[in-house]
Amino acid sequence: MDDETADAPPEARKRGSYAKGIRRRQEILDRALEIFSERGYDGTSLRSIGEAIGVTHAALLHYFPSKEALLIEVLRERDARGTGFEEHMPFPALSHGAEYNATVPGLIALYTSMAGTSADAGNDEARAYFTERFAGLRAKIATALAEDAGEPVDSEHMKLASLIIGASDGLQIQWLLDDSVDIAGGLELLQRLIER
Amino acid sequence: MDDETADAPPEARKRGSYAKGIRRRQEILDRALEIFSERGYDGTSLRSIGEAIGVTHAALLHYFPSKEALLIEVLRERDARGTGFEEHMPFPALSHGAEYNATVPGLIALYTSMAGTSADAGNDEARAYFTERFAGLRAKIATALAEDAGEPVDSEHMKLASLIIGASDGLQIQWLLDDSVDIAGGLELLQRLIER
DNA sequence: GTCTATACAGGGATAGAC
DNA sequence: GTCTATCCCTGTATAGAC
Repeated sequence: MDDETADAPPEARKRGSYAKGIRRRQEILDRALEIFSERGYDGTSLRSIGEAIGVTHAALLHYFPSKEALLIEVLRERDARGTGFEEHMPFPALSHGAEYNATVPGLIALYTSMAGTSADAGNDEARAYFTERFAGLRAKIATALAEDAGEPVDSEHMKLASLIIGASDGLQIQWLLDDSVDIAGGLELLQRLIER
Repeated sequence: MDDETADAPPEARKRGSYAKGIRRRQEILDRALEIFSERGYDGTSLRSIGEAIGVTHAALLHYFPSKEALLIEVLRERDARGTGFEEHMPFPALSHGAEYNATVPGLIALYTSMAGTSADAGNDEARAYFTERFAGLRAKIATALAEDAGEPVDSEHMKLASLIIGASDGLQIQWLLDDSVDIAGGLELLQRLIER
């Protein structure tokens, strides 16, 4: 452990040259997220992403095992920035998340694309991400709903949770195709229906 | 469009060769729909679809201008068979449609995949299909809701309509990843919430 | 008109040089 | 650690056989 390399950020103290790779990987992730935010998720080939970042597509695959893995990491990065999307859990939080996301349609397009194809065979990274994401969200929302009502979690709360998540995702798809669709309004309406 | 031969019943044209083409096209569509129903929507290359049908991939492109166009036609075919999915319009019809669809997960996977990517640039066929589909469904459902309540259609009915459609689509995605998610149950729950 | 054969540009992925 | 070169597969376009 040579603690003389002083240029590394605090958390990158594990192994000398490994930390640099971690930092570079994060840079790539940040740039990729920017690109999707600005330019949208269109003809995203690894080569075009690489070009926009300033590396070859092979370099990207040095840090990420596949294109799919890179894209899922971008979604994870989005999650991490999403104004605590999953934090203040009384379910209406989803509409805050939706509002934030609506500022970056490119990221929504990336999300719905990956979600829609996540169940297809071969998309293992995406499948794992969305399976786990949905299961986690359902559990959190169902728990919050049950606590709100002072009841133990039952199947009705789970149904409600999947309904809320589904409505959020489905509305995003419609909004991408027709921005007169009101995502936040729809979710608030659902919230009002539930709070009775 | 050069229409030298005057108007005549499409069937009775020379040697019926045109009619045969139509029929062949329909055969291909039927086979494709079967394949997606049975084997799911996995590594669907035009070549593998063609192989399963018994033709080369080039033959498919003789009847359909692109792969995307073929897949969308399959979805249209599904619509046409969907137990009158959009007919008995009091919105709960969606849960009947969902129940039917649930018997063929491959077709749902095709649907969610195409829907999720329909807003991406370049997917013109899919974009047109889903834009029109969603707009049509919203209008129908909103009208039915308004009539049910004896009111004129307003923005609240439209919000409700997009919410119902979104819930249906979003629940399908979750169900593909985890079949413990109850699509019909979720939609019925939403229906109960609305009918008050 | 219907189809096969074939060519092509572009994609993701991999191997190995530096 | 990053690039070049390469591989195989994809969708698409064209030529021409029947």
